[in-house]
Amino acid sequence: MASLGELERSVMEVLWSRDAALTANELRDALALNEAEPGRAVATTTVLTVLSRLERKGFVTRARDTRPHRYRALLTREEHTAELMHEVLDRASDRDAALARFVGTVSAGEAATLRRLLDDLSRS
Amino acid sequence: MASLGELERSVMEVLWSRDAALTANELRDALALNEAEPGRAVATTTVLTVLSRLERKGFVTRARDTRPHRYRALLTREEHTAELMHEVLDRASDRDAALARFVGTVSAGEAATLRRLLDDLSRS
DNA sequence: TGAATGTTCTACGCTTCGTAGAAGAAGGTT
DNA sequence: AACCTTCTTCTACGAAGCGTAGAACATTCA
Repeated sequence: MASLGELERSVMEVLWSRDAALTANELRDALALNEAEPGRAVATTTVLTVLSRLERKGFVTRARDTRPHRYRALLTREEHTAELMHEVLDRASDRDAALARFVGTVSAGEAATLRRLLDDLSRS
Repeated sequence: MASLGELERSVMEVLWSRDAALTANELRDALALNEAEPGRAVATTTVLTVLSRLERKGFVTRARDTRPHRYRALLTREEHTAELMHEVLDRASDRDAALARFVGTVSAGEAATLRRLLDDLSRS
């Protein structure tokens, strides 16, 4: 599981929150707002380096035909989360036991959500 | 989420598979068998270094009273997996949507397992 | 008390990540 | 065409994490 650094994660968060293809400069500006110290922005080249790494890791694609290249996330945040959960589960030797632990520790509300989701699943 | 390196993970796997408190030397021997190149063992000090780091990260405890210190995992592998799944889920902004994605991509058998687990949960 | 065994300290090389300047490429302006 | 502006790639550095293990220190046993 290729994991993400702090800035890499922040970039993905922006790409996920705006569901759009953004340029490096747009990302730099968006990052500057969400920071603990707002206004202090990283350099555009920093964002571009991070984006290259995210591309290599398979988290983003870029449109190379437009001139300021535009980057977008390959998966939605939900897909990404679900995939991570599967990766975690795949590393367990006893998947059912791990699932049992997981289900045993979800909140009541989430248990209800899960029941509803599973009902929908079986009805289709 | 404090993540684990390759050797750190191997050590945890041994501690989880044997559900016991092991010494550094026992771990070294167990690791030597499970390796891609069996027989080539790491040094005991290497194992001890890794165990110290795992202790600092909160994955193992050691009994300091026995002389060859004995190490054991703090959580079972299933508890660990469940905790990781929760951590992943906690990072999602929309937990229900992420759960939906997850449930939508489990196998039929796992869906059945989940249903059974949730039934047991509500019956108690 | 000395030998054997076990633990901690120190350290090095490799990789990842945040960071960004320098250099190169592409396009518009005169 | 020559130039300026904007954008991208290349190169690089420092910090941190990890595998690795020797050197030095501690403990136990004969």
